[in-house]
Amino acid sequence: MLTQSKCAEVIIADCEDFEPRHIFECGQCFRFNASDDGVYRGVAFGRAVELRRDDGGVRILCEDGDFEAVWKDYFDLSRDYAAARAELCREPRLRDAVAFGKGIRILRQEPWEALCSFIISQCNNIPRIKGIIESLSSLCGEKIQFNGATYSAFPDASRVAELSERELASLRAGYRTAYLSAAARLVASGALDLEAIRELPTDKAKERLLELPGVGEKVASCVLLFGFGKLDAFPVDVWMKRAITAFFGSGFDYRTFGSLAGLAQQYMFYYMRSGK
DNA sequence: AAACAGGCCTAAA
DNA sequence: TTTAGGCCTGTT
Repeated sequence: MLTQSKCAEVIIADCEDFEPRHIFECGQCFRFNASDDGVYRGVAFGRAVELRRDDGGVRILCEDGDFEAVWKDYFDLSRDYAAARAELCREPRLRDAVAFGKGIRILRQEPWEALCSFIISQCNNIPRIKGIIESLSSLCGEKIQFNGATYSAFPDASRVAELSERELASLRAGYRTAYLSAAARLVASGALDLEAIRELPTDKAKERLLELPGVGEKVASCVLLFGFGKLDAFPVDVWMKRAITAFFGSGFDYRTFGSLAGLAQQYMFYYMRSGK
């Protein structure tokens, strides 16, 4: 009944700048989790993947063909993170954070999923954010079988737009539900064209996102950075306010980091969250 | 029990 | 332009 498709395994041998734990625990995404044996499993673009570390590097297990089609871009493998770190470390006050987070990569997530995820994230904690996103996915996302496990893809806007009041209420997302529903209807109707926003310069793209109910500066910046790969975006939440004060004091301007500002932000955020 | 959690919105100065 | 309070819900 179930057709067994071929798996492919790609090994990242030079993994100084590819550390699954940092990539998935640094707060940029919500749908990857580690099992007891340290293997990370997750879904993106309707595809499942497993990542495990061993002596030889990081092994990426996926469907045959998906590495080239999906994961190579998703993991931002064409960017030189060693060079990016070196550039950011020209600022001495950033060096500890960059050293701590070495191995982070900014995932190129789907804009629609990023939009929903960060709408849900507002005034919420990570376990609950993950729970709500998982509920939504299992409620109406496509089921995926991969290597003996079942996953649910993140649902399209049209699927979310079709959910009833009762189904939406089951997510337990509180006041964020109305924002989610409004975004789904706007995207499903075509009134909001996310792929068109991708083509805009960062400031214009942000203006469009800010028109959405429940999307302010912080959520919009997260969507720009994690959903559109615009690394000049710089999300500032309560943790980043603390980090900016701790590392730089007053007079800080993220634009000094130019086209790597978003990456600098992620190193700072992750370091601050770690409590060091 | 009350405060808080990876904001945003509205009303009021 | 900045500030205060309210908002769903779950956890401590």
